[in-house]
Amino acid sequence: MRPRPLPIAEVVFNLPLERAFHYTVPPALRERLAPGQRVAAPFGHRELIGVVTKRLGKSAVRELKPIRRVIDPVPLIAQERWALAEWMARYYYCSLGEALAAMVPSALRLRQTPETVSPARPEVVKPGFELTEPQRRAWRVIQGAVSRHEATTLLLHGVTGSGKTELYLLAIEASLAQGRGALCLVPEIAITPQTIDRFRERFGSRVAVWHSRLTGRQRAEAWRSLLSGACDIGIGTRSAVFLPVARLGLVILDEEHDPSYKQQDAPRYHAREVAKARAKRAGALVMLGSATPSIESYQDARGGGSTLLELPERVKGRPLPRVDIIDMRQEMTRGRRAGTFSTRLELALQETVERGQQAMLLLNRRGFARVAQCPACGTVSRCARCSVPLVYHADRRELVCHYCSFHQTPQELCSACRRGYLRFRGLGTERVESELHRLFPAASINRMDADTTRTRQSHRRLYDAVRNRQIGLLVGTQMIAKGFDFPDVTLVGVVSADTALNLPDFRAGERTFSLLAQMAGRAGRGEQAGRVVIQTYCPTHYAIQAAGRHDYEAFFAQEIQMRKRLGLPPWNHLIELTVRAGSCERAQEAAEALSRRLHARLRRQRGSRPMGRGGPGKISVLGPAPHRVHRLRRTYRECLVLKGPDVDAMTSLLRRTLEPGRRFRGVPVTVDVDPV
DNA sequence: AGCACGCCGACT
DNA sequence: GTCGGCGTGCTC
Repeated sequence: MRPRPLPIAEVVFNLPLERAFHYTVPPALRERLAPGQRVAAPFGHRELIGVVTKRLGKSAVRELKPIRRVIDPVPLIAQERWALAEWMARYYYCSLGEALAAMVPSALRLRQTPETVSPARPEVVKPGFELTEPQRRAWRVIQGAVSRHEATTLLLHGVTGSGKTELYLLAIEASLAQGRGALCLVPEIAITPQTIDRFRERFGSRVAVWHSRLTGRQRAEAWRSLLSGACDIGIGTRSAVFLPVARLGLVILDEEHDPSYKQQDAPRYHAREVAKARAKRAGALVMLGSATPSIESYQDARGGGSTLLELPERVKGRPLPRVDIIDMRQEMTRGRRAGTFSTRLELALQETVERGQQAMLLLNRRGFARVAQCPACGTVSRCARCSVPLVYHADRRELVCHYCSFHQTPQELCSACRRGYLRFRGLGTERVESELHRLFPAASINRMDADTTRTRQSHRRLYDAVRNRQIGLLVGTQMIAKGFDFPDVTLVGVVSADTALNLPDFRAGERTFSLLAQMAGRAGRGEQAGRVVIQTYCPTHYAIQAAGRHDYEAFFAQEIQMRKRLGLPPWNHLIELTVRAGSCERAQEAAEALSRRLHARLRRQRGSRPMGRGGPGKISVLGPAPHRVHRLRRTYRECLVLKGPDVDAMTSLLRRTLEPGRRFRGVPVTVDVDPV
């Protein structure tokens, strides 16, 4: 339908302001300016890009300024994605403008009007092999849900190598056959050429690919092809959940437990929740897949909120590898100081090297040494801007802050006392790599972490080198745990399983279990049997024990009990409030005042409204406490946590408490709903 | 979020 | 006497 040529446009901006702003529409634009298009408009002393939300006949604002220009040839927000933006703004406590900005990349420029095309579509190839019995059982459920247009959620729980991807491809095919489009989301690290190739092989040019490393031109092409209808499948990372797939019938989230689905800056959305919200509005099916489902999703399935589909076996009947858990405390008491490798792991590495097989070693910490300390006075080198120790990187010969860009060359003599020579303590991947060189001088050894994969092609090069067996021993951070299918890796070593376990985070156990399970899945994917060695100082911890037995159920049973006892997700939702200020006192004062105000409002609310059905439930306010990294880039941070069963009740409390611009007493407050 | 305006401390 | 610190308030 044509927009009526009303003279005024309502516009929202990517600002933390709830309000919209009115502008006059120049006569030349009146006929073609519609809601969902972006415009450039004067705002204070600058020009901003905003999204038109409405056309109006009149406005109460006295002196309106005119819109300067129109950015998009057609509306970029339409149908269920309008309602989705409104849901996001409400649920994640951001403005509509911020939600819309997250949905449309700011750099996106569509040159010409995408013309509607209806291409010839023979490009669907049948699978070349049979499904296993569990795959067939799951497939019948998926097929039924797609053909009946059920807007429900399926959770596909299958160990690595159980054939989840084949089911995704079949589900997309079924959705296309119904004349509906599909979205497939993968974690950041999994968007490799191999993944894309697999989709292209099956669906040809109907696939639009979306991830953070695309160029501006590629982004525009992806959007244009979906808007025109030339493509009806979108595949990509987190923000691909917003791609303009028409007549959406299916959304897939592979590795649904992966933390990279949570956006770490405003609006702090979780792609899994956005996917569900969008699918609900589009009448689409959601398929979540994981070998180690998030506690939230598994509990949801157990409670009947979604349907659980189990794929318990690996295709071709390959057994899961044997896992040895090494108690590093015992390694210490055997007279010598515990080295990087236990006797068992060193022997296993030696055997692997001698047999000409491959091994992967995981340590979830970059750099050479975690701290640089003076043995004379005990001073630890710290970042000048953040309250964290500097990490020593031997390849750069520098002390580096992993939170800001700060780095410095270490001085030999301690700069505090001028007596001691700096000692490096605490393992990092660089150190493991150099230990391997010392132990196995003839082996080909490589490292894969954020430092060695900075350039566009480096990830691919390392991957190919391992696959072609040019690398015998690969050391890396968690990026080596995901999606790598190397048939000749027979040994997987976890240098320290405790890195994630010791973090002050209630998901520490979940992270550890999932990382260990993924690593275990890397071993023995080919003809040779695999073996896993896990080094830990907490060998009796249930996350490590369960990972050693490949037993998700056992881990879940323990974890859900702990969550229930402490009232943590999925039994409650959390909202994390971070108060930021230039001085420690100001941050503390504001955080304490905010806490008092929230408590006072809750008391008043409880007094006036008796608790009961349909009420907001019990909301509690925890803290304030200093943030884990109290000082970041010279800014001090204090944290408060809201806990309760109903997010809307908590965000509406915040709406009544915080000032415009998300401030309290003039101090900025960040709001993170369902923090990860 | 920016950006301008406005009111109190250490400098040429 | 000014330069500039960041608290406050506004943006159609």
